[in-house]
Amino acid sequence: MKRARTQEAKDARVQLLLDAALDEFVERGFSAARMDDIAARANLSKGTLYIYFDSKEALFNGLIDAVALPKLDQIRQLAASSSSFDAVLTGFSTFAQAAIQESKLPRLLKVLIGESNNFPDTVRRYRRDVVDRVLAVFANLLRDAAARGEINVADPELTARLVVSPVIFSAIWQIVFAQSDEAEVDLDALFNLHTQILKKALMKSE
Amino acid sequence: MKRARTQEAKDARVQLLLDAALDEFVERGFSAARMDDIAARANLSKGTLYIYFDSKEALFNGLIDAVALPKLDQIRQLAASSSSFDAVLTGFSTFAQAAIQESKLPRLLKVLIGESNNFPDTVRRYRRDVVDRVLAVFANLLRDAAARGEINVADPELTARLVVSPVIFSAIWQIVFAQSDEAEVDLDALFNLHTQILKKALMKSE
DNA sequence: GATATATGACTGACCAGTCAGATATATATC
DNA sequence: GATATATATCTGACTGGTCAGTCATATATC
Repeated sequence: MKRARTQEAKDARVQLLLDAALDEFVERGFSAARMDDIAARANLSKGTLYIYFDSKEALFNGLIDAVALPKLDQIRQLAASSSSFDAVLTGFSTFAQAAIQESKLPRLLKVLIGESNNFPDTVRRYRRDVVDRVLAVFANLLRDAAARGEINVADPELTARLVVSPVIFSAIWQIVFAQSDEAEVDLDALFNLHTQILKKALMKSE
Repeated sequence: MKRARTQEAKDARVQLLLDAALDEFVERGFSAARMDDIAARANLSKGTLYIYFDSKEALFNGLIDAVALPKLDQIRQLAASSSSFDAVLTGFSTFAQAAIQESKLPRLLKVLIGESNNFPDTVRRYRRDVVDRVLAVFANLLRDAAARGEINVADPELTARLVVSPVIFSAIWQIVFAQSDEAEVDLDALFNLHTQILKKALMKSE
């Protein structure tokens, strides 16, 4: 194997190994995934894998940082760039669809769910650093829209959960059922209907 | 250990072992769960466990039949016994809350998600026998209510998914985040808000 | 004492993590 | 630009531990 001598090349190795690890974790589950297989999938040996990551658990934590945290930024940008509640919902719909199709996030979610009891600290950190913040962004959007008089929202926090629910449901559906299966869902139609229902229920001007 | 000589006593053993297996699968994940621990949790030895279940996988399949299928019946009864759309939503709300609190179903869901790639046949069967049917029940309820002129529903199948989404979201939240944590959610308030939004968006007489 | 049931030591396979040696590449020297 | 040297990087056989599944033996119950 060619050697990674520059920092750039090393970063590329890390990325390669993370991708391979996600694939194997999703395919076999965290415990059942073999370090040999992860290394082989990245065209490296197990020894090399251990140069870049101290343990299997380190790989798992690395994945969360590499996959989930960037999404948080995207959501914040979305929130900042949108003006009206209507615009936010539309932006949200396309963003959610893209995130699910791209599939890295749903796949990581799957592994996280499966291993949640084995890594309580990681899970707590993930909730605080990613999930809670995403929910907070939506809650604030709802609050702002309510302050502008666009919509009626009694409880922004709970409403934010309801807004996000179909995305989580679809993400899980995609990973668990829609794999090489006839169980495809029309995500575009689903999210359109969802935003339509939300608008009808929340917006003041019918 | 006392011997199980009657059929009844044997059924009790099976139930005991299934409960123990679910606990261990949830706690450690399917691959990492040890047959020794499952047996010990049921106050039996590993050898005895193998009298009742041929393999670890058999335990997993047994769990799905024992936990998920009964819920399907409950949902059908709920559907049959309710008259108006309004009544259905209320019944659904309490039922969903109970199912999540009781926690067997969410816990099984967690294991199923984590192992979905390892047991594609089981997952497909589960989807067809349980999930698709639950969605069908709701889709039919929506269709019926629309036929009675109570609500407007363009696409009952997709709408059914949206109705169910917060339940799945909450089930996963409960299992992944709300374990001995400060991340409690007020399920009652959440489902009330959900049904309220649905009513406002779908029902004809405002 | 006959029989169905329960036990747990044992086996064979598997795998995370280690480390001594192998090799690619940069640099120095001619 | 050829050759030698240094070293950072890579490798995979090995170790120690784990665990699913088996089965000869033990024992509860009739």
